[in-house]
Amino acid sequence: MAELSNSYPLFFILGPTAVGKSDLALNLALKFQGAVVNFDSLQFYKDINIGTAKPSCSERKKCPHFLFDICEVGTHFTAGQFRKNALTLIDEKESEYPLFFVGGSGFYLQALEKGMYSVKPIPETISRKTQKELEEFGIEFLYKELVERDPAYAIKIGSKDKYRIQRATNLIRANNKPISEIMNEHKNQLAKTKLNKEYYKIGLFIDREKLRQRVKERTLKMLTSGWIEETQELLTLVGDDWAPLKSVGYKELVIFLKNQMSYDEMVDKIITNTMRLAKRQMTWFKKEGNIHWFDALENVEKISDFVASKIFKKQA
RNA sequence: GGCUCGGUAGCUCAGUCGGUAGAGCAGAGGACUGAAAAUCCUUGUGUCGGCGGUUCAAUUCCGUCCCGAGCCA
Repeated sequence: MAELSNSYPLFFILGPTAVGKSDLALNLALKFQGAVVNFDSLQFYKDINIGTAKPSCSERKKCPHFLFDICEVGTHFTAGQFRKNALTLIDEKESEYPLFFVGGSGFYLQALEKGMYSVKPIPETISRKTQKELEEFGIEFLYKELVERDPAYAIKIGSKDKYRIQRATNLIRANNKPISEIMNEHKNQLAKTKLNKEYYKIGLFIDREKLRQRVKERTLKMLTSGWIEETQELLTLVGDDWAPLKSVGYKELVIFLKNQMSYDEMVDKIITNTMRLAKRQMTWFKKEGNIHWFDALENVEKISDFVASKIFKKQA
């Protein structure tokens, strides 16, 4: 697994939202004099802090933190870009100190672990055409073409998955081959793109009712800590079309701020949707085999012993 | 106290001209390759408020009681 004998292993701390990943990462980084690296899809962006539970400035001063606040408000960041940034960072820092990656998105982790198929960027003429067709003729129109050009993938994603149908249409039009073929080619080259480092995935799990309680408390706390004002500022600055403002919490706050939902209803919706997010995150992680799971309520000692054993083994 | 309208899934309600019932939401499970905190898929048995009566058969009709809302005293 390892290539450079003088580098530290990498650690990935994952689990559902509100389970305590950030705290754990900070603790471990301090204890092992390492650094915290973000792989949360929203914490890459500046000025979207409270609702994303981003570590505070004072927390971030305690040890090196990377890949936080690297994107401007209104821009778009992707899993592919994350992969590039993360690989560069690993090369630069892995021999200096252990890196503790933290995040809840399996998709971003997968991008780094397995790589992504390489395709040409979608020309704007194509993406604009697809967008226009979607608006004019509806999703059925795009799906019909997808069924013709890549029936296997069309069946797999179904006729209502707007997001994937649009993406697949763009990909197929730009590369002039089925997305299934692109995926298969990538699968065959997995050995070349997979993360060729020593790394360990640490998963935090928690009883669902206990998580619900945490989510509830955290949501109310965020709301009294300036979350509403933060959302209003972002909304004024970039409008409601920015992807991060469509994420859990911000989405509901935007509706509330437009006076289309009561405060109480908004709070309920945020809690519900946060729990659903947590569920989706767990569904993803459950299917991954090589995660070392720990009870989130257990003493951190157990996890830090695990980390120590890996770092110590490495240096011995 | 009288009258009226309600009481059906965790919640909001639909329905059965008498043959033991179904939507939305919630909940649960799943998928996932450049917006992923996104985008989708699957999943509905509950003394049909209690007790009696009529009936081959009552959640449905009748009586009565309990609970809630409204109106009148």
